[in-house]
Amino acid sequence: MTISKPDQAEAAPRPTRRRGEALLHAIYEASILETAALGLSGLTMEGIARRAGTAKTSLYRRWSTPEDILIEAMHRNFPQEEPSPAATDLRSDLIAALMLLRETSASPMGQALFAVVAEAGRYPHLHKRIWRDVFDARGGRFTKTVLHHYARAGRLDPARITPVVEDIGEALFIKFVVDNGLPPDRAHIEAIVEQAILPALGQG
Amino acid sequence: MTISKPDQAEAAPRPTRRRGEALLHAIYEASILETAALGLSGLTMEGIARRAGTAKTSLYRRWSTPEDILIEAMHRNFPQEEPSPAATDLRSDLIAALMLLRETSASPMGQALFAVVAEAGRYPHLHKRIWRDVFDARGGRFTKTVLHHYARAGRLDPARITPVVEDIGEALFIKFVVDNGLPPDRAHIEAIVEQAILPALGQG
DNA sequence: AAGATAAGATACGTTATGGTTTCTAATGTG
DNA sequence: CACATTAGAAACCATAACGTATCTTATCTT
Repeated sequence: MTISKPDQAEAAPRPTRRRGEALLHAIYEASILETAALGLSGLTMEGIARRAGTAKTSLYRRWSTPEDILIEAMHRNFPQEEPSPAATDLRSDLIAALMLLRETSASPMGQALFAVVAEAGRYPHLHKRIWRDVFDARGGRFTKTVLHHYARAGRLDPARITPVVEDIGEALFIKFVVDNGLPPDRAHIEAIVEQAILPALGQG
Repeated sequence: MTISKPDQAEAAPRPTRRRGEALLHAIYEASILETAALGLSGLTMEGIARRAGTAKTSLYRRWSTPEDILIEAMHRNFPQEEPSPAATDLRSDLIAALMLLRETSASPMGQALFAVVAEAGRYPHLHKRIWRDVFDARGGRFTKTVLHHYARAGRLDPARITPVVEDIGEALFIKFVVDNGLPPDRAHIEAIVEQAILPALGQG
């Protein structure tokens, strides 16, 4: 759950001189790892360059701030996998959706996202950009997808799927991460589904 | 919802030379305002001294890191008001508890707390200290207090008050803040109580 | 009133980062 | 193969915070 610094003086194994896509990829990855490790406020051109094994010059040639790099990086790498509610019962599909969120949040991308959202209050313009360019553009839905799927199939009363109810799973997930510093295990996720989401849907 | 920098060159109205409690108070307040404005990673001795209108010397005389100041400040200023479930119905008492949380979270103290908790993942030792010295020592409970009160009074099945259920209100509250950058209004709080907490208690 | 205490101003050398500029040589193209 | 790109290295200056040391003087104590 923790991403360490690049450490040693030579962070770059110097594969050879990269260009185009290969270089971009390394830079994007570095920006995400840096954010996961140091947070939004710790994100600097120097840090990204160091971790990517490139020179600041190559960064400033394309972007003017570290945030610009991060936004592009997150836009490209955002996990698209939506939960596919194929199974037969609501309970398992909700659990599967939250387990998917669990995987996502454990990745460097997930940690970077968490850091950004957590600090975004102090960077209002970033908050907007993240929501517009990353969350809304790509997925960002987990239990929501499942709930609407079941509602469309007529197996759930659409009236009960309010904005609050849509958020219960993710909200309890996030609170757990904040409190404990790591994502909940399967048992806790099952408890969330059984003790909070299903009752709110009238499926106690 | 945003705390601005001390701005002008002269942040200190120079009331006169303060000592003891008066000085301490100013320093504690400054540390909380700095954290609310700049986050944990932006907290520096220089910043606190500047905002408190004092000299770094006076800070180093007592503490060795800005975090030490902040911990003490939060310990002292943590809002103790527990919700007092005097009323007759569970619904209004839960709403009152979350409205109290709303007030708390809007204060500089609340914002600082949010910033710290959000970034604490990257400062594991701080995370521990905050939880031990601030949260556990003082309150940190809102709907939890209400739920246990009703359980003791025999008006709620204790078996339903699981760790997950205890967290529902605060979790949805926090998620709202993260998503929108400001705390929920009364209508949304009512929705949280009616659509999420009460159903989980079997009081739909 | 005299002396002890400590607030506050100032300055200093160090370190880290920011952002820019200049130069080199590797890589891809025609 | 020759040339145009551009990645990467290095040096630069400015800023900001660190931690410490020195000195003055307001304020409290006795």
